[in-house]
Amino acid sequence: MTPEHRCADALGLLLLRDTRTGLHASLTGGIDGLDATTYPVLSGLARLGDGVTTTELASAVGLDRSVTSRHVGALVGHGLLRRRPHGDDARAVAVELTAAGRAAVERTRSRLDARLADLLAGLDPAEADRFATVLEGVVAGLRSSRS
Amino acid sequence: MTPEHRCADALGLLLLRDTRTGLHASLTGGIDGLDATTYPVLSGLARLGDGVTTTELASAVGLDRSVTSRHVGALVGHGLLRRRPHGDDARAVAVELTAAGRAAVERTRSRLDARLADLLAGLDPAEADRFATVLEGVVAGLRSSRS
DNA sequence: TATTGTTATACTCTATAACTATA
DNA sequence: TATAGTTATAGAGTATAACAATA
Repeated sequence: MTPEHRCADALGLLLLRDTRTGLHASLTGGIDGLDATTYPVLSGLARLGDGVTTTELASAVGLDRSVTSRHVGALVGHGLLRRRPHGDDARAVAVELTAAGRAAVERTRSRLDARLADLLAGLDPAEADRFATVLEGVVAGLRSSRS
Repeated sequence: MTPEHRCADALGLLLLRDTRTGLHASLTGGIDGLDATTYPVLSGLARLGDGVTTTELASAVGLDRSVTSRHVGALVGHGLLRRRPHGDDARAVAVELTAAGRAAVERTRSRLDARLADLLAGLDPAEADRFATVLEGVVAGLRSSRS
């Protein structure tokens, strides 16, 4: 079995519905207002940084603006995000993390980091670093050529 | 940035909705009867081997029996799968790939393999093998502790 | 009584369309 | 006229419930 074929099988399992819903559930469990649908929005905002617009956020998480707007609204309702007027454009909204939102990001992030650190525990630092680099490249490559 | 954190970010991107739908679309494009929802069922059957029951297949792809039954029906309608009476249990159905189904599996598989081979082209064989092994372990680890 | 497969129904999540306000 | 954001509607996909047949 070739390495690429073994990777293909592994990715197939990773992308199965129950794999991702289970992973999302384990990351967001017990955090009020966070679930498998709102988590990517919160996480995306943390990745982009405070002050981005709804449209920018939607593009980053791969959802339509309308859906993103609803998720943002839910997260605002739970006190994890905040909407502010946008300085440059009165039509736009600047979305920001609240303190609670930032804490929620930290909780989910450390949960996932802990899981992965455990799974990478058998590798020495150089190997782990190498793996991360290749994984980043593979993910970027799989994402880039999607039309 | 730690390796586990870099992996966490990469996995986050990989699990975004548009990443997987885009990948599935690129794999199944042009193959009649195959889409992002039926592909995992076909692929799962190829992984398990001919003759498994609907319930077994459902468990392998992480979907409810009812949904799996409908997808199997669609794939049968497109000539990619076949339902046969199960030898041991008259209640059960043995699901099998047709010749066309086998060809469809080969097409999608070789497409994904080619994508990955391209992305792993910079690695020497030992490195690629090592990456595949670690990836398999990470995916298995992320899946095992769900629930 | 429990289980397999299937079908009917309800629910979740997303996209499209329509609307208001601003550029 | 075009774009940002939001809300209303429709569509896609899944789970739950209910059924008939067999164990």
